[in-house]
Amino acid sequence: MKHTDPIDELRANADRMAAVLRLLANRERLIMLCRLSAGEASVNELVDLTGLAQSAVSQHLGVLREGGAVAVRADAQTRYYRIADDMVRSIFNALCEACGEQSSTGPHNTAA
Amino acid sequence: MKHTDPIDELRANADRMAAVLRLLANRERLIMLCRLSAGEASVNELVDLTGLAQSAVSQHLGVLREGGAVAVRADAQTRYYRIADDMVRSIFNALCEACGEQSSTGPHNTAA
DNA sequence: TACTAATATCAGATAATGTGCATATTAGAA
DNA sequence: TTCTAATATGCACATTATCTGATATTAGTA
Repeated sequence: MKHTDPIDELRANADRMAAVLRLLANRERLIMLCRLSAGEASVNELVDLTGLAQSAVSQHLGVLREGGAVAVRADAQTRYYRIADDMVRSIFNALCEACGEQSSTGPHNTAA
Repeated sequence: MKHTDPIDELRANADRMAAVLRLLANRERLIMLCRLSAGEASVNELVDLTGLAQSAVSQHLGVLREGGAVAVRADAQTRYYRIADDMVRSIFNALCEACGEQSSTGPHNTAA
C-alpha cells in the first residue's frame, strides 16, 4: 500500500477545498445559494432575484452543478435547483454566522 | 434617511463574502493558512512548506495582507505572518470540519 | 403543426488572476 | 561601506471568469 507524503495529502486536500471555495467566491452565486439555502428555486426565480440575464444565471448554475454544489429536479419545462453538497452548506453557514456578528443582515434571514 | 433595499443589502453582503472567499480559493494560500492556523510563521518557512518560489509566496502573502486576512510582525529582516481575520478563521475551520466528515457517505444523498 | 415558455449552450469580447523572472528594499554583519 | 539574507515589488505573459447576444433544446398548448 502506498503511503502518501503528508505534504502531498495536504496539497490534495487544499486543492479540493480551493475548488469548492471557487464555486462560492462570486457575488451572484452567493446570492443564488442564499436563496437556495431556504429551499429549491427555479431558474426564473433566480433570474428575478439576481437581476442577471437568463443566460448568465444558467451559466452560473452550470458552474455550481458541475462542481457538485447543486442538483436539479425537472417539472415540465421548469427546473428546480437545490443545494446538494454538505461542504457548501457548512461553508455557507459559517459565512453567514461570521457575517452576522458584524451586522444583523447575513444572507440567511428566511429560514426553511 | 435612505432605507436600503433588502436586495442591495444582500448584494453588499455577498460582495464582502465573495471577497473573503476569493482570498481562500487558492491551493497555495490555503496551505499557508493551514500552517498559520497553528501560529505565526516566517515567509521562509512558508516557502519551504509550499515549495513555491520566494516571490510567489510573497505575492500570495501580499494578497492575503491586502485582503485583511493576515497581519505581519517584523523581527529584524524576518517577517512573521499570522491570521488576522475572524471570518477567515471560521471559514477555514468549517472547511476542515466538513473535509473530515466528507468520507462517511456514498455518491450523493437527496436532502430536503 | 406552429407557437410559446423555460432553460441550456455556444461564441466572442473583456476583465480579472495567477506565474515566473528580474530587481528593489531593508536590516544586520564584516 | 560592502556584502548577504530575508522579503517585497514590477512587469510581461498565460490562464481563467464572466458577461452579452444569438441560437438550440424541450415540454406543453392552440
